Amino acid sequence: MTDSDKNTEKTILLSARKIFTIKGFDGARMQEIADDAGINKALLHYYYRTKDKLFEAVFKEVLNLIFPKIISILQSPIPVFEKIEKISLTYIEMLKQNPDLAIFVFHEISRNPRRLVENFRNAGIDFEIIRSQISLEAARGIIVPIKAEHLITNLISMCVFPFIAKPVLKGMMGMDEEAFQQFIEERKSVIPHTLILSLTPDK
Amino acid sequence: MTDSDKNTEKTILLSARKIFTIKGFDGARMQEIADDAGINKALLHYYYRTKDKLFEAVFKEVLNLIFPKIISILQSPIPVFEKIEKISLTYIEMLKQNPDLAIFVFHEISRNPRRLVENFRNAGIDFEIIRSQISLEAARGIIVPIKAEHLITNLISMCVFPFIAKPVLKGMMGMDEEAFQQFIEERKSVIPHTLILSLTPDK
DNA sequence: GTCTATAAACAGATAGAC
DNA sequence: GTCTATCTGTTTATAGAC
Repeated sequence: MTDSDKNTEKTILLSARKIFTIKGFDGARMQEIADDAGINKALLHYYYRTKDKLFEAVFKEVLNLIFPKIISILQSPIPVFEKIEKISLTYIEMLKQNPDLAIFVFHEISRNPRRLVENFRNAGIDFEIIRSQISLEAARGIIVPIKAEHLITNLISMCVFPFIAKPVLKGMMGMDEEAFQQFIEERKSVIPHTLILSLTPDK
Repeated sequence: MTDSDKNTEKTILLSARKIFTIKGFDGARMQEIADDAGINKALLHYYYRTKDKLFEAVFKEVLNLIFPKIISILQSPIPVFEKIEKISLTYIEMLKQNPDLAIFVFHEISRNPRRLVENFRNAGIDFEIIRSQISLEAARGIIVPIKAEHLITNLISMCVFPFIAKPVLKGMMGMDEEAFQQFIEERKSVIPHTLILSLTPDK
């Protein structure tokens, strides 16, 4: 495989990711991806055979950008409050860099849930670790009792949803693009603040 | 317009909504909608001219199912804590009845943000009302100070996101369908509980 | 108002030259 | 490895009979 091959292949994948994440699988056109990559449509098929296989390549890449990081933080041996802060920070920053990823991933998964299992073997998160940590800290009076499922869902919801609902939020709250970016930046501290307040026992 | 006309038109809209919400605009096929409605494909065009216009009819209907209710609660003259409880309850219940609506609406809006403005004139929520209520209650020491934008975003995020991420959450937390329904039911009280804890001043 | 048949445009995929 | 040209199946939309 020559250098040029590698570059073309990489260029295609980059353009494919761009188009797929914006338009979705059904809305994306091979022609548009080729145009964006500055090459011919036939080359896409030369490198990736079918639209499906090209999509799978993109999707696998995206899944591995989104999930492993958060899973590793969730399972790391640090206090719950620190996990909340760390996840808010890294997740929001990642989505700031890739604002279209969230809606894309969840749309495609809901269109075909099998994609999740087929493209993401490392889904092997041991949620029991989180459960026991949270009940342990609750037993010690460090945090208020709460089901791990709800706490984690609350956390991820508040981080991810604003990117999914961006146009609605902007419209509803009268924000321009700059105000929205500022709003997102604020959430890095607002989310931990909110959750930690809700978890702190009365003194 | 005869009774039969009205019924056919309504049947088409019902099937269109079903197919569009599951597959999205790009993934939906006029043939599939016709099959679901038990009629011929040509009839779709007789009643709605184009796929686009049929979609607009569906989308307008869905937007008016999703937004007006929450907006009216947001603007109603009740205390913040009551608003939080009422919105959690009604929104989660509505999404339980229509679990595919959330991902559908946000996907289509993000594909084409113009759809939001064009199909939803009543978007005229006066967010200033919420802002002033929240700063008023904060000034009176009823709640802890927080920007209205963040509080409302937190609330809606926690209500809506679980439906968008359903397959991921089920996989991650090892829930079957029944457990997930139970989980959703619990959120009707978990969300208000979480937010109210975070908003209650120290005593 | 409802159907069958078909037009017209499109999109994914391949053949074959260079 | 990259291109042009083309095939094949699909999909929206319309024509026209009943």
